[in-house]
Amino acid sequence: MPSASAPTLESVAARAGVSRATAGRVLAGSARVSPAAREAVLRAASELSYVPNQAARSLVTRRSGSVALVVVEPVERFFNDSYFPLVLTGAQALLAEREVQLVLVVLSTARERERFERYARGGHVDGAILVSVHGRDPLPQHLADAGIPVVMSGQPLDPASTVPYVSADNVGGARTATRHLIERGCRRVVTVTGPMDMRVGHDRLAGFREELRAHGHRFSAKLAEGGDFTVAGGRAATEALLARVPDLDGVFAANDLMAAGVLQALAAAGLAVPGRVRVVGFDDAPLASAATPPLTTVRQPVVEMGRELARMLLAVIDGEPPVAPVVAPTSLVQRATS
Amino acid sequence: MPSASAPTLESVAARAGVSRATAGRVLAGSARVSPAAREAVLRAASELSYVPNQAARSLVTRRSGSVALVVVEPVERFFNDSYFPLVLTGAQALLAEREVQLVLVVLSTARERERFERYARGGHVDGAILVSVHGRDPLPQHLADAGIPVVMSGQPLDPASTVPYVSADNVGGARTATRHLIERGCRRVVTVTGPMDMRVGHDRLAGFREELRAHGHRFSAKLAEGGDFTVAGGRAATEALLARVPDLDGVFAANDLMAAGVLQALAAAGLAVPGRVRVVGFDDAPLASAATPPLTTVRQPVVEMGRELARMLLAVIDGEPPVAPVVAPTSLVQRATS
DNA sequence: GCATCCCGTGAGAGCGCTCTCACTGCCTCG
DNA sequence: CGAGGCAGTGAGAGCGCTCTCACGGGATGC
Repeated sequence: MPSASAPTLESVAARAGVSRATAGRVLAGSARVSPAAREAVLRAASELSYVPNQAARSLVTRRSGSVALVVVEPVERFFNDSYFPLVLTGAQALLAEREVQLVLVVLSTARERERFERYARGGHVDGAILVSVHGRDPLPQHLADAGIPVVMSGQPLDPASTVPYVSADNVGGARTATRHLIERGCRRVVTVTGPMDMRVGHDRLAGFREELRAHGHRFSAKLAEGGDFTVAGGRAATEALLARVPDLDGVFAANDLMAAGVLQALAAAGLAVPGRVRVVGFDDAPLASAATPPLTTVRQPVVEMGRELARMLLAVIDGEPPVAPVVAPTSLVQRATS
Repeated sequence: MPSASAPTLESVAARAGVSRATAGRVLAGSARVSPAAREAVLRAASELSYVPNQAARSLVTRRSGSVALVVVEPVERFFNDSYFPLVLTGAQALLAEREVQLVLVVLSTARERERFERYARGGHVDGAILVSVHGRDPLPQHLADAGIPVVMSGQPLDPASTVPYVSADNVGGARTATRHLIERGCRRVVTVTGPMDMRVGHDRLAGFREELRAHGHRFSAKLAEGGDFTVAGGRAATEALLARVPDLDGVFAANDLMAAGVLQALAAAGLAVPGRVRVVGFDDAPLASAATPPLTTVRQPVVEMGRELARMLLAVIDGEPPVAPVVAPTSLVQRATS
């Protein structure tokens, strides 16, 4: 409850001895106003510690001045995945420059999703950055169809999607990782793939296959085993691969968590890393440098991607029509496993 | 950009063949409306997939229907402290029940703080839950003075603060921990304290002293060494304590991170836990059960405290005047270090 | 010296909603 | 059978802001 009713533009104008219109001009920073009037208004505003009423403002401008960063994940995952803090940092940085308030929304339940849709459609935010969209989740397209500016991280699986996105160069990164293994002398390179209901899973496998072919190695299904982006999944996949390809000497894991599982399985099998088998992961998660031995991995510029997502969203909000997807370059971080 | 202009109450009313007032009544769920009119309005609204314009609504109701959960921390700390996900979960749960949208705001820089104040004062949110307020940070009182309903977690250090808060029973919890050590046979019990610029540091030390006295042990300054709630701080403090009190056989660490440091230092000194020295922490962080050996600790009901914070904030927003602070009970979780 | 320009300003409409007030018509009651 | 009541409805004001439009007056141009 405001102690008294909050000061309005009207009261500022009255105190400054000008009309509401003039006061508005000054506060909007725009247009031609006499220095005298400007100063009077500014003083009045600060004396009353005036803050414009957002509701009134957005009623006419149809802008709220804030955007949502939406994470569709259980709360625990949100806090345990190293990806989110980095995206948040990047997006926050750019939005702060543009004087846009970022609000974070974690959607764990169907009910929360629904509420958020009403929230967004009601004009509470001018747009949304969706991170961690799974499979063919219709949420992004749904919001976009409702006229809400939306961008997302990661290429959508649905080819019909028109939502602009920012993605790491997963194919290129996987090629780099694979090439690195081959160049380090590996002759029997295998891969632990990500989930195939995500685009990222497909792309990292595709890069692996392409690079193999480029070096005259032949790809066959037995060289790839599906993981689920978890440590346990990586371990299980490695065990399966070892059974099928006992002489494997290089492993490309489609993310670092699985790479950690790979290292565990190799250690359990008594295979030295990098002496007997070389391993490369993907993501450059904090865990990568903390692993034993420290993991060679492919870094994606997540902070920059967060910035780019924010920039992109503002472009969509400003109605710049053809917002092209962005593919961010990856780079190899060489540590001890290769 | 909305594809077409969004449907308004006016257009719903027109389609339903009633006046705006009647349409409003139906959608507000209130008052006496004929079944026929009600049904017509409902159908029109759903056909147009009408969502009320929040700006217009809050302009008149002076309510936004959302509240902020504000974390004054660097982004990394926000993601690395196990406290936040739990508070968030609790608050989110209660707010969802009351149909209030929660927005999360992370304030890392002075600039972001300032922006948030304008954001809140502009009426974007109806109130704020502040977690992780440090020392005598004036932010809570500042917001409260500006007429923004505010509640906070943790008792403020400033005795003049009028901001309602939810705190764990830190004194009681510390007493429980200390009593437990004494009852397990410890004769020389020491404590690693939290930072003294936080109320929680004071209180956990106070509980330690009280319980010591209650058992006829005398407290002296050499039995307490200041830590900073970090693992490294806990280790350093333990080394200092060991130098001063070589025959110590019980350590109460004011949080689990420091307790982990205590365990490290004791291991380094070759002192068996719990054989030679018993250790109790505070918080029941995930790390506590993962430590070697698993840590006995004092649990605070953080999820419930999050709920309570949300409930409290809604009470303040609804203008229920005397909102009393809440002190949540703690409980001992016995594991292997005692 | 008179028409033209434009700078600084104020009046006023209107964004979409909520809420009060007044009106109509039907039902109830004396 | 007339007065009162009340359910259902509509008209309209107004929340605080932005933005267009029009207007007075001083400077400029030929």
